[in-house]
Amino acid sequence: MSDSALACAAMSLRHALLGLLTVRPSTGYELTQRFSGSLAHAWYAGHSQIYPELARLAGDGLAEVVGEGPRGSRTYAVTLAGREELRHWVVEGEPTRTQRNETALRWFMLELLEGDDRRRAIERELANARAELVDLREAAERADALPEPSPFRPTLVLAERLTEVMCGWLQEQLETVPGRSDPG
Amino acid sequence: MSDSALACAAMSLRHALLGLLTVRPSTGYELTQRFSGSLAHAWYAGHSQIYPELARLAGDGLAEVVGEGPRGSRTYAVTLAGREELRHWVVEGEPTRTQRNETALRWFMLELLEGDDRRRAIERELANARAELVDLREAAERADALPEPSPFRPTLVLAERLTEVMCGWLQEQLETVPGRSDPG
DNA sequence: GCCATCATGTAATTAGTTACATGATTAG
DNA sequence: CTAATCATGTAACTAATTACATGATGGC
Repeated sequence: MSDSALACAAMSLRHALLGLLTVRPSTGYELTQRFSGSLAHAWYAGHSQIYPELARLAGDGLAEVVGEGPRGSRTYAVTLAGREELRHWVVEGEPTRTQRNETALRWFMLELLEGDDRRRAIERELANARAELVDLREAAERADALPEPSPFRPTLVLAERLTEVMCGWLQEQLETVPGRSDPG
Repeated sequence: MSDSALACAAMSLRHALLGLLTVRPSTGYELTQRFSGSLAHAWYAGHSQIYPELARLAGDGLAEVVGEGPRGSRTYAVTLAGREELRHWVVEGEPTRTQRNETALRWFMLELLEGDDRRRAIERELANARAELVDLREAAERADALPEPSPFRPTLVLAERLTEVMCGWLQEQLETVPGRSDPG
């Protein structure tokens, strides 16, 4: 028996990769881009983390190289064992649910500011959140224009709703700051 | 000139600690508990990370020991420099906004499942989210019963609203699974 | 006296970031 | 021919987790 089944720690990067590869076989380069796209709100990883993990995934028999492309690129696909590992993680795996969200942390700290600092900081966060909302809506449009819809389409809806709530909350927070009617 | 001002990387743990100490001076032990409480949705840290960072904070003049208690406990408070550092981080600091949220990742992967697996996984997530909502409401009640309100009270409202939206979304997801009328 | 909790640390490991390094292909 | 992008990797460092380790205090 291999010890791969014993690995019970979080290993979210591993499962994020298995998930992306389940949607469609990809090269490391493509995966890097996909981590910066739809998955960015859930988990981020850069290429220097992705390539070694792909190699480990292949070593553990959870993924395999299914083709080689133009610039020495290798396309990986998830194996049956990989699919089973992912399934097991989603339905059985006990979640650690540890969160690290710098934006949320900032919003906590917003409450410690007063006056002008507070107003400016909230305005900045609100601008960010609104830009985020625009991005999400564009992503949704792009997703709907695609010939075959992404399985992750519903999570875009969720992200949109959450961001709307955040914008509303920030707007309310802004209204609690004593007004400064004439800037400059 | 010291190089402390140059440290421009994220260092969110540092600023989370400065924030908590701004609310009230605390021991490392108390901070550990507070990270598992209100701040858990934004940033988590265990004691083995907190104690060394407190020492570094004191070394950099951003916090200081203001009292010693019964069991060799030391109470830290934020210094003026620490307050300024936190203010700077919130209003000026350019955010990395990297997120790592295992729950969100799981919800992405939910979309890759079908049938019974999918239904069970969504039910589990929904139960978790509802329990979370109950926790948040209890925390809100406790916060309101306090003699002086926590500055972080508004962020509890936000967390509650977000969790409500999540529960609604999971409920919708559950309804997309073809029904299985008789279990067992 | 014993157990729970308070209270603080360090060591070993794993995860994640930043910087370095290289080379192929394609569009202009 | 040259710049952008495709494509992959490694090295050095910092952050975070898990496990180990110790001891004080207070309630029973």
